Amino acid sequence: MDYAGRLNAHLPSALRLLIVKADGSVLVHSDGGSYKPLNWMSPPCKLVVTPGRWVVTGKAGETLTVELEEIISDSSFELGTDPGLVKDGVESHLQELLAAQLTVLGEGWRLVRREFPTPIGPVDLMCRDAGGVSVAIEVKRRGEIDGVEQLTRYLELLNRDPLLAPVQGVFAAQEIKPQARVLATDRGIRCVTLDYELMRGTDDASLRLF
Amino acid sequence: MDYAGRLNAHLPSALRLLIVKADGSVLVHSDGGSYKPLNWMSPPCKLVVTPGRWVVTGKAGETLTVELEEIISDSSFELGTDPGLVKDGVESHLQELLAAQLTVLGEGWRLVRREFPTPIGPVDLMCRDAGGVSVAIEVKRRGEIDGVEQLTRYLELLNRDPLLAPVQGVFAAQEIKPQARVLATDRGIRCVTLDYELMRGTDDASLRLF
DNA sequence: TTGTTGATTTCGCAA
DNA sequence: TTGCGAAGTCAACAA
Repeated sequence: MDYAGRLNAHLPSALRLLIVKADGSVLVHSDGGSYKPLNWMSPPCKLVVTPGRWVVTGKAGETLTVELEEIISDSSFELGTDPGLVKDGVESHLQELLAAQLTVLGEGWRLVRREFPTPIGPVDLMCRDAGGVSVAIEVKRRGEIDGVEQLTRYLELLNRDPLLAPVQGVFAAQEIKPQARVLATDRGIRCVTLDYELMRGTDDASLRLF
Repeated sequence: MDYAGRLNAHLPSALRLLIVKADGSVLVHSDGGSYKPLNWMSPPCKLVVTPGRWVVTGKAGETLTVELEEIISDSSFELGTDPGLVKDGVESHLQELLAAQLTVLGEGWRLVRREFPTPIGPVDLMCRDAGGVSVAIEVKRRGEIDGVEQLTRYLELLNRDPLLAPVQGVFAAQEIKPQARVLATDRGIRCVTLDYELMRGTDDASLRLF
């Protein structure tokens, strides 16, 4: 295997794991080390397969050439698009804290589930308020317009389900941009600013109590 | 999938590629993105498999928990130990090439030594110009502000040594960011852009001569 | 063993 | 789009 790009790298012949992702990117892993491949090509790139040889060309013209001597196993699967991608650690933590402290939103609220699945992605928190009305909550670290749009899409879909409808929306973030707040309010979505430090403190206190 | 360590991260259910390496490390890949997994555990770590659930525990006690809903395919292969990757064209090569071609910086320059030691770390190249003035050179592949700061610290220290002072500074890189260039110039540090291919070519030529 | 630095860094955020 | 800074960074090398 040879890589020619910003630097040149050569990899002698050995038994390895080759992965081709849906976007055409290529990973070459050995049976150890960390998560970093021995060699790779990041998307966007183009893979040209000829008998016994793969040539992957990247956007900047860098190339990864793989000579295939023997194929031990060859499998292919469609994974589809990944729903959550990677959640930001802070956002995830915010979601966790809010799930444990629904009183921040109102007395008597009940958590239905986190990451409530819908065909267009998971709703961060699905709850029912004291009156039993469904509430979908979108949690962000910084609340901007696209977050409101996202919640709007969920709400539109969820409200088609007679078992759930009517579904209210709550847009919760550490910081909510004025434009996002205006848009949300205009759509009947309640905005809640979260105090991360306060919530974490409350969480610690509750842990100490129980 | 849940990760609990320096941060907490949660991944909703989806079809994914799980890899377990010979050292027990675990990688969770989606069908896109770069070579970085969605989630992972670096060695050394321990994998405990129970029906429908993997729990991977790292050295520092961090855990990766995987809930298995469905297994599409399950294969295992021994890859054996891997011969290493050979790289050419990284910063050390730049430093090497520049040390051998000080004429790039000026006529009559002389190399004092590479990796010139100081109490706060080694200066990449220490030289004297045609007039015998000390010059400290910081070599980078990509020249950014922190590189200028680094060189500034060296220069401040070196200029306290009466045997060396005054010490001039040269910031040499394949690519120098505008802000880094401004900062360097403001501090009286000369910026030099290095052409790796050209220097390698010149190097080859000199090799051919001797 | 510990610390520092580079990386085909990658990744997320702000301007 | 570009630039900057952090990363569960990883990995190599010096002290």
